[in-house]
Amino acid sequence: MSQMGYSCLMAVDRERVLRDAAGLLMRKSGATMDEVARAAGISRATLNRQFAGRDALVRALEELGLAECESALERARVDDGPASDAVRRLVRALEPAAGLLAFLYSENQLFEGYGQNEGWARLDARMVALFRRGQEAGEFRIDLSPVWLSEALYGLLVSAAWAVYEGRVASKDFTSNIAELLLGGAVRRTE
Amino acid sequence: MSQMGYSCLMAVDRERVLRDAAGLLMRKSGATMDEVARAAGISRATLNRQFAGRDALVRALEELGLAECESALERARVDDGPASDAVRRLVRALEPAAGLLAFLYSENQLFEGYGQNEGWARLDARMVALFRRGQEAGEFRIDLSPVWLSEALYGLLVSAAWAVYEGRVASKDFTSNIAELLLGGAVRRTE
DNA sequence: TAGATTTGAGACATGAATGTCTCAAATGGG
DNA sequence: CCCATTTGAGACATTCATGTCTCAAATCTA
Repeated sequence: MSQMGYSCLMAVDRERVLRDAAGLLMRKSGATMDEVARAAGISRATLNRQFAGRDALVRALEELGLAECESALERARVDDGPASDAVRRLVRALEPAAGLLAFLYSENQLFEGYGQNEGWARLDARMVALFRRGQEAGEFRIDLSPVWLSEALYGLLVSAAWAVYEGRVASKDFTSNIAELLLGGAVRRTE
Repeated sequence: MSQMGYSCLMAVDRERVLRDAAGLLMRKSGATMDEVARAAGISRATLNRQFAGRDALVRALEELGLAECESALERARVDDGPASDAVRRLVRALEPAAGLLAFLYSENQLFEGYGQNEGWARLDARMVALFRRGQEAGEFRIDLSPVWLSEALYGLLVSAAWAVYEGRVASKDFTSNIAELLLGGAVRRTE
């Protein structure tokens, strides 16, 4: 029986393993548990000690991704000031989570039918609320629904993460690419 | 020994199987060969007679998707008239292929390292050329690279296909949602 | 109708990934 | 330095998708 001795590294280790796993799964969603373990620098046995099976790992990654998105929403203060600026701050805050999001985006297909995780629904609601606020303030056009705008934001985050990973776009342009396209579109403003 | 009797339905059958497979794999990318067969209304044995293994099926789907995209580029006459209108026509022409594209988009992760299929590179080049033409004609802003614009178009197609499938956005808004967001962005024009 | 071909259902072996277990080595705290 | 805990490497059984094969039924053709 362990004495429940919490050396201060236990939580950190778990977090690091999750991030390494995300880093691999983002670009190879079907990676083996063995590959995940190797990517995290631990053995498969230890990986299975920390996460009871692949499902548990994916669930943990889902929680991590959700937590990061909610943290990003907080840090971006999406309720303050013009909605356009809030979107810009949000995209910037979401950048570190984009890779993980890209993985979860493709993985969620498998979880369909599980009945949407309630956490994502709450997150969605906050994103939708941001775009709705922009519309009601007269900033955003009303012929694009808030739901579509938030879906589009997810899609752009995933494309951009993938494009950066493949070296097709520069990492430094990640935020501006997404925010400028989402807000301003491709057509030149003539005003 | 078969007499190579081509009843005129053979090609059609293969095409229909591919479309049914795409319809399933789009929303469940890890579906079993058995599930694919059932979705196509045939037995697993017959499925394996037409496509020698899962890889062959995915390759065939890739070819189909590529062919549909190239067909869409042709039908949209992307070299004619204003680039904005060309983009609108292109998005409309791509709509039927969006589901298949969504599947291939997530599947291509697995093929990384195979060295990009040359077909997709050619397709990409044509998309990029369209956006470059728009820039050179002064229609599109130059701070968003043509490469990013085409990547963003892929991402929006995937998001939109997924959102329509989940019932979050109306099917009839598919084309306008993508084209209007990609071209005009979320912010209201004040001109 | 008679013959040829294709299909479906199922059995079968194969390979891969998984989860569990054991034991020796490494790590860390007291 | 000693002891408790954790880790890594590997063996092992299990599960599952896959690909192949057979045979009877269905379909098509002449």
